[in-house]
Amino acid sequence: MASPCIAWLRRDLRLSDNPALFAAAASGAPVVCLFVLDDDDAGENATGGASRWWLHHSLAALHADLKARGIGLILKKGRADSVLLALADKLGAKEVHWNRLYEPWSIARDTKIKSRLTERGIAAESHAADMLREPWQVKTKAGGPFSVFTPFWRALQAMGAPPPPLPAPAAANGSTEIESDSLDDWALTPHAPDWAAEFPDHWTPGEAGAAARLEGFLGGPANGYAKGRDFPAQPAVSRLSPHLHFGEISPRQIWHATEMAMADGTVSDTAGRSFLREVGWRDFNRHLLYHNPHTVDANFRPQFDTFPWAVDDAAFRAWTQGRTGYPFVDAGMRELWRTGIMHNRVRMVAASFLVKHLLIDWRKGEAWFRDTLVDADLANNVGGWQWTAGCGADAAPYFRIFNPITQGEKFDPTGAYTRRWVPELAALPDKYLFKPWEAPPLVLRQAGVTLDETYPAPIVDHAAARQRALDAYETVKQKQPAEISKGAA
DNA sequence: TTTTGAGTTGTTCGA
DNA sequence: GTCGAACAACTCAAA
Repeated sequence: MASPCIAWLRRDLRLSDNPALFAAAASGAPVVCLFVLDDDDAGENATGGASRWWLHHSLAALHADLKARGIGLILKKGRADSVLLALADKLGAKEVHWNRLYEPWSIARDTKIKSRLTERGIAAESHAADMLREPWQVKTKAGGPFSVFTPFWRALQAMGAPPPPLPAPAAANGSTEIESDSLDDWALTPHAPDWAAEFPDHWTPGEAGAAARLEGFLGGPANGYAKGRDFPAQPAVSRLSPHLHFGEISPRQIWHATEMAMADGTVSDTAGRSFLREVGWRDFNRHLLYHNPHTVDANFRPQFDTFPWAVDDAAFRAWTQGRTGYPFVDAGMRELWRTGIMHNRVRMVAASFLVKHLLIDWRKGEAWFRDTLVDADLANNVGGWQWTAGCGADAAPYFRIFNPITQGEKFDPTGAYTRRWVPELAALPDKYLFKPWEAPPLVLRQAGVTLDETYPAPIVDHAAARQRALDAYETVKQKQPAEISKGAA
């Protein structure tokens, strides 16, 4: 075939609004899509277990969608630079397109690859596809990056609507079958045990699944989003996050579809705005990480570098297994394990519990989430954990320690969510559902609950843990000024 | 340059 | 039960 054009797909597993694919198709040359399993490049940041399950199914869907348009998809394992160069050599490709990613390791890799391709006379072009606006486009009046969300979001909105989505490319002109790894050989899905057994009940990875999810959301639950999003038992949230992470849908598509639903009255202005604001947080977290790349694993606020984190493997294990004895926290952790996601409200409570009640380093929680969430996303995950721990940009104040009992009572008032994921407590009356240790023996017996046998007793006492956390945070509070004066003296 | 207003998501205590 | 205040300062962003 004639010299083809390579579209290197990474986390943009979609045909529509895909600038790299669109540009490759527009070149007039035959288009070949390439996906490289990048474990070798990503190192510490390699795709986590639950995300691999998603990736498998997303690639399968993408392969079928491309095939229907006569576009081939090549799967390769290895380092992206050598795979790309070898393929370009083999095919005689003169042009490579991809959509930008913003994790520090990804930027480093892509920059290197771009120069290696260019050296060889191959045109390499990167495109904007993963954000509403590029990280360097949203600027303060002084020209710098933001570190507070609200002014960031105001500035982004003031720039007007992001570019409208591109259509999917037309059918390609005869790309041939080219040797590819077999997706099944990558063994991205778990066996023995198959902890993802229930995932298909909850998810349909792929561009079509993403579009259906958005349409279903905007056509119904979106209108109750502003209030309903805090109640994990309500189907009030979009659940688009894993689709967004893998780029099966773009934030621009979401923006424009939401604006359209607001314009035709399907979705109220309040509801639509509050939903887009959350999409804005995704851009903000990328913006933060792009401008502060070291915060992947370093505290955004350096005075936390001396924070007295506890080492408590038993407590950490109990947290991961949903056996802390706090039913609302445990419900969230078990929802995570069974479905690959946790409702946002419960994420905050469960994360706060790890960091503040157990005093365990946010990085341990971040790593666990990264491995178990189907929507694991470095920027969002790090941003969220640092916010919770209080060491982040624009972080939660140190004295905000979520009460795992009252949060349950407030946001799961009927107990439907907690009973679903902690069924051994299902027969407990509402009054004791979130604090079974306070239930009279008779009530426990009637509900079939024996503490420390059928369900754990709380691993820490709330009031004592809260005080311990406040004391620990006290140690980093005044640090900064003291250090400065010490340094000056 | 200095000043001013503001900042995702909460809890507890005491009147 | 309900309500307001305290929790603590700090830093950002813009005027």
